Amino acid sequence: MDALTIHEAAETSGWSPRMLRYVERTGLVTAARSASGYRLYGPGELQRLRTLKELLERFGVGLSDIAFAARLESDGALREAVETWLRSEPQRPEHVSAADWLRFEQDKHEKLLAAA
Amino acid sequence: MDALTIHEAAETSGWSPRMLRYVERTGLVTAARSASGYRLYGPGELQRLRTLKELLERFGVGLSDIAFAARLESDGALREAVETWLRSEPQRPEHVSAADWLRFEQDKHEKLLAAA
DNA sequence: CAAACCTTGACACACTAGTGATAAGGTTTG
DNA sequence: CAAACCTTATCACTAGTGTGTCAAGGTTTG
Repeated sequence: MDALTIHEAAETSGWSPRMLRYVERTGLVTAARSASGYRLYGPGELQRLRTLKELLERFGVGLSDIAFAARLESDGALREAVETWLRSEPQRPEHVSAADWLRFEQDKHEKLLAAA
Repeated sequence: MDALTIHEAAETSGWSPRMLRYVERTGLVTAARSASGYRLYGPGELQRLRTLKELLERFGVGLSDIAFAARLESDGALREAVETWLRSEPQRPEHVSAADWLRFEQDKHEKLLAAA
């Protein structure tokens, strides 16, 4: 059987019917439609639904995060801008050497003393 | 003047002091601290704050989205899993050829007719 | 030392994400 | 044809994001 209805798909994928409709609205897994408008889930959709669920649970991320990742993949300008911003990011604690940090602090002390 | 206080940084970056503290909690832009705990913003932080604000406004994304992108960059397993999931994604309208779609629909019709 | 800063914490509010339940109405099927 | 599906739309509720304001208390500075 290739095309399951939403309840059948829900049972075999671990999502609720309600959530399958919600997932569809996020654009992450879209079901085909029968002539009368019923959602039809094929093996591909079922597979993606299962792996999507596992992905969310394993990393504790949300549907909106994955939707954003999808947007990053399809919107080159956005991906470009985000990556550029992230690369100009030397202030994260792990990336600052103790020596640099100390020098920064000392510079500030000098300035504060000089200003007083 | 290299190190600005939070109010000064707010005025020159376009964020409110409240939001600068919030941005810091997201981990995206962290200020250095004076000996007594005051936040000190250097030119680098100011630059990143300005470009971050422009990034958010230009693309209509949220701080949490950029925070997620940062997590993608630093967590290889997560990036791997997300990319793998996105690649197994042939059902997005743009990625499905008209011929494939038609065949899928026809298959379903055959099945529906056969079942009737 | 008092005014003008800074800090964290908390109350408050609007909006989005995520999720269930339920209603009104069409479809499929034994 | 009636039971068991399906559809969209709506109400409701929790949690998280984004943002302002205010309180209690430490710091800096004219």
